[in-house]
Amino acid sequence: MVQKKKGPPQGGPPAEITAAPAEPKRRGRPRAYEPDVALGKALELFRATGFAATSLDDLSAATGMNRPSLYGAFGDKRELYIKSYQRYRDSARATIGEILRQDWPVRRQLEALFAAALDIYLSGEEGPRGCFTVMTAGSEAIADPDIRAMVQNAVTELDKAFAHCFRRAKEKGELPDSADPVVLAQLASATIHSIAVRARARVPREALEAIVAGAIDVLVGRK
Amino acid sequence: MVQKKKGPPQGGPPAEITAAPAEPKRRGRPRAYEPDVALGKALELFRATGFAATSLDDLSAATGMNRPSLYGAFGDKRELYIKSYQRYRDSARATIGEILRQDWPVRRQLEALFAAALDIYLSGEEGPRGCFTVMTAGSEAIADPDIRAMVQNAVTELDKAFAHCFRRAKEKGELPDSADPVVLAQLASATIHSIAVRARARVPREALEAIVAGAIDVLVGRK
DNA sequence: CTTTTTTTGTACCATTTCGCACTAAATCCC
DNA sequence: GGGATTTAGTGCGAAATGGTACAAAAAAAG
Repeated sequence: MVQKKKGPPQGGPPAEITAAPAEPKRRGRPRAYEPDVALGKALELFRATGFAATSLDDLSAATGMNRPSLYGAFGDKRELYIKSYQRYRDSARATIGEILRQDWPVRRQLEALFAAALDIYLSGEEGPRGCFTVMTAGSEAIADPDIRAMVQNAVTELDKAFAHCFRRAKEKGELPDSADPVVLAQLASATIHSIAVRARARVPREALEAIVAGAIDVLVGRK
Repeated sequence: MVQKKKGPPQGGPPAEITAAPAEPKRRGRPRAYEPDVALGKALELFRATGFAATSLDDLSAATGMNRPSLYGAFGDKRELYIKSYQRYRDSARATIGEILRQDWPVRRQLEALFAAALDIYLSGEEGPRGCFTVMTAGSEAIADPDIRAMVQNAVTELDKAFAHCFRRAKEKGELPDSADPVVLAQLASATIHSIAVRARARVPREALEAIVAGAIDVLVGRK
C-alpha cells in the first residue's frame, strides 16, 4: 500500500516514474513533503491522541509541514481527520480483502483476520493505539454526521466481511447447518471491538491472543 | 442565578433528614449547588463530548456552578473527569451487583445485564452516549496512567461479573461441562463493548437488541 | 451587632489554538 | 533572463481555554 507515490519530479530528470498516475509536470515551487507520508503521520497522531486533543501545531510538527501548508494540502483540521480516517479504512479494507481472497478454512481465515487486527491495534511508538473506528465512535461520531456515517460504514463492513467468511464456511460444510453467519459475524466483530478497547488499556498481547483463541473456539468449534 | 437549588438543611429546622449522613451544620455561606447532582451533570457532559472537547465553560454551564466553585468542589478538569468516571462506575457496579444477586437462570441474568447496558448506552438528550469506559479507553487511557488503570479495572470487573454468572450456571447444570466460563465471559464483555460502539454510531435499539439476542443464543444455547 | 467561616461571582491572566495575510523561495514556460 | 505559478515559512490576531485572585455575600458563632 505504501507506494512511494512518486513525489514531484526532483532530484534529477523524471526518468524513473514508478507506476502511479504520476503527475506530469508541476508548475511552481515543488512541495517539500510527500502528501502520502504526511497523511500517514497525521493519522498516526490522531490515532494516538484523538481529534480534540491533537492541535494543529502537533500535526504540523509530526508531518513536518507548517500550518499554512497543512491547511492548503488537506483543508482544516476536521477535513484532515476525515482524510486520515479514510486512509485508515482503505488500508484496513485492503488487508481484510487480501485475507478473504484466500481459499482457507474458516479457522485459518479468522486467525489471520484477528492477527491482522492485533497488529494494527498494538502498533505505535508510545503504547498501542487501538482501533481508529472505535476511537472515532467514542468521540466525534455523536456530533458530526459525516464522521458518524463513516463509523457506521466501517462497522457494517466489518460485519459483512465476517459474515461472508462464515457463510462460505457453511457452504463448504465446515459449520453446522444450525450456524447463523450473521450472528457469528457480529460476535466476531464484537471480539474485534473488545480487543481494540483492551489494547488501549495496555492489556498485553498474549492476553489479547488468548481472548481471540477463545472466541474462535466458540465461533467455529474447538480444534 | 438559578437558585432554586435549595440544598442542605434549611428552610426550617433539620427535621426531615432523608437518610444520608446529612452534614450537621455547615459554617459559612451555603452552597448554591448539590455536589451530587452537579457531578451527575458533569458526567453527562463528559459522556457526550469526552474529556478534551469539553471545556470548563461547558461544565460550568451544565452544572450551574461557576468555574471557581467547580474548581473548589472537584479540583481541576482532570480530577473532575476522574470523579465523574468513578461515579459512573459505582453506578454500573451497583446495577450489575443487583442483577447478579438474583437467583435466576443464566439466560435471564444475561438478558437483564445486557438490557441494563443498553439503557445506559442509549440514554442521552442528544443521541446515545455509549459506554464511558469505552470512550475513556479511546481517549485518555493512553496518556494518563491513573485513568488507564481505572479502565483496566472496569474491563476486568465486567469480565469477572460475567464469569461469575457462567460459572454458577455451570454448577447448576445449565451449561455443558465443556463450557469455559472465562471464554464465555470475554465474549459477553465483547458484546457489551460492541453495542457501546454501535450505540454511538446511532445503530437503532432494535438492531442492538438483535445482536444481544444472537449473542445470548450462542453463549448459552438457543432457547 | 460583630466576627468568623465558607461560598459565590466577577474579573483577570497566561497560554494555546485555529486560521489566514503576506513575503520569500523555487520551479516551469517563453 | 523575465514572468508566471506554486509552495514555504514567518508571523499576526482574534478567540477560546484552564486556572486563579479578590471582593462581595451569606450563614453560623460569639
